[in-house]
Amino acid sequence: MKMRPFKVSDPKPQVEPALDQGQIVQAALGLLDEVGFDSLTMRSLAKKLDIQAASLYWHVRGKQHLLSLMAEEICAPMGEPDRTLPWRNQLEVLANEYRRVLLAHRDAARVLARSGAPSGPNRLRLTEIVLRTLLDAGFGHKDAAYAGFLLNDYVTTFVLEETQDANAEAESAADSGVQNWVKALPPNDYPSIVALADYLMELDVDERFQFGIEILRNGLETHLARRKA
Amino acid sequence: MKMRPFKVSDPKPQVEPALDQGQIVQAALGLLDEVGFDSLTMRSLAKKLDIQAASLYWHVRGKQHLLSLMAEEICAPMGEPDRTLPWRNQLEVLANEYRRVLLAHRDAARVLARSGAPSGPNRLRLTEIVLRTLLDAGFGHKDAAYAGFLLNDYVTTFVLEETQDANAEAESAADSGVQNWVKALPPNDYPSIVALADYLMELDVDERFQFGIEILRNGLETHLARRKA
DNA sequence: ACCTGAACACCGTTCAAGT
DNA sequence: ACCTGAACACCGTTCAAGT
Repeated sequence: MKMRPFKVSDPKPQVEPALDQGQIVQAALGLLDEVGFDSLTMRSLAKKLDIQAASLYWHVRGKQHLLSLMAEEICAPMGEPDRTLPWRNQLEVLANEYRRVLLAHRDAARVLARSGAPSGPNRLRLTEIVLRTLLDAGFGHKDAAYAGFLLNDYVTTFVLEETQDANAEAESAADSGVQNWVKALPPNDYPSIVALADYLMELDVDERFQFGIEILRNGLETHLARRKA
Repeated sequence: MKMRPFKVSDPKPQVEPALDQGQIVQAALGLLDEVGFDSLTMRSLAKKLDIQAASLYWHVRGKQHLLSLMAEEICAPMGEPDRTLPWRNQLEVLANEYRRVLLAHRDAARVLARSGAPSGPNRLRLTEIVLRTLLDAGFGHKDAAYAGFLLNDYVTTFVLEETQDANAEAESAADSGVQNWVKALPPNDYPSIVALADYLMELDVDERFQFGIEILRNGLETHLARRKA
């Protein structure tokens, strides 16, 4: 609870502002980790800062704007892959790094999903790297753009789903989750679902993530090969 | 839409209920198309039905439940692909059909995204068909399950993004959308983004959808070929 | 059995007013 | 320039009470 520093010798003895935008965003990320996306409200954030909710609107245009600032901060720790690696490996590293970054804060994927198109430097740098990697690999402009969407959407959706499942499991007391429920389906109507029940709830999320990456990587590879031929 | 049958000779001639669950869901879908997801509230739905908001809770457990009923109804028109087709084509038909169904109602993808795991017959049948197609194609149980997730997530995310972009464009007066803004970025920092600006806003959504499908199809194909070998 | 009135506990946002 | 008080226009949900 920061006291506002009062300098006696200050020539312009103004009180310096209690909070700036950066502090608000930091507090919002802290609150996000504590209470989750649904409980992150302007009012709860204000309370955490010992301030009135209306005061936030001096520093931030609105909740939408706050979310996009949070998205920027979330993406700050993104590291770049080694450019000397083959492009397939660069994409793999990139995807895993992005997922790691999204898992670093609770519900971060939901923040990203509602924060609009990237406009800040961190998120722009992230998309720049993806697109550059694809261009370097030899994709044409259109294909590189489309593939960029594809990769970005894959990771964000995956983490979104992965964390929402975790939330759902946490609130429903059922330990084994979907499994028993799926297995109770009429096997005559849904033979494939019942047969695959073991793999339809998330046993090994990491494995499933790598599977998707591999499919995308393979698909892009053959697409590239055909274009070049 | 089960009407409760009214027999004239009924010994207990009670007034029949003003609404049942089916009517509520139909009204909700109608309202969704009129006002969009954000304006679809329990209260606005009640007003449309000339009823108190509290009355809805007699027929429906809550908004969450209503959304899952809506999701079921949205997926009702899903058609099955011809099983004699090669599996790659079946998947292609399936993906396009699913997208068509999601585009048939305003913000349908958002409804699906917030309606929880499929539990009703329509959505279960949809996933059953996808999984069956993959199993028939020769994928193992685990791979089929993972590929099912991948395909489902691809379509829903694509339509979600596609419709949200359309919403954003509609409310901001900027006609050309992202383009001019992207092109104003410092080219030294983001050379690839600037170079690909033309393809980064949605010119031809259909084309981009087909691109993603092709990548996934190719990727699955080589994955299958390697497993078999 | 089905529906209403009225409330509870919240939201995001605005804006005149204070300092 | 920065922050507060108080309000506006909403939410989803509950529940005693009516018919």
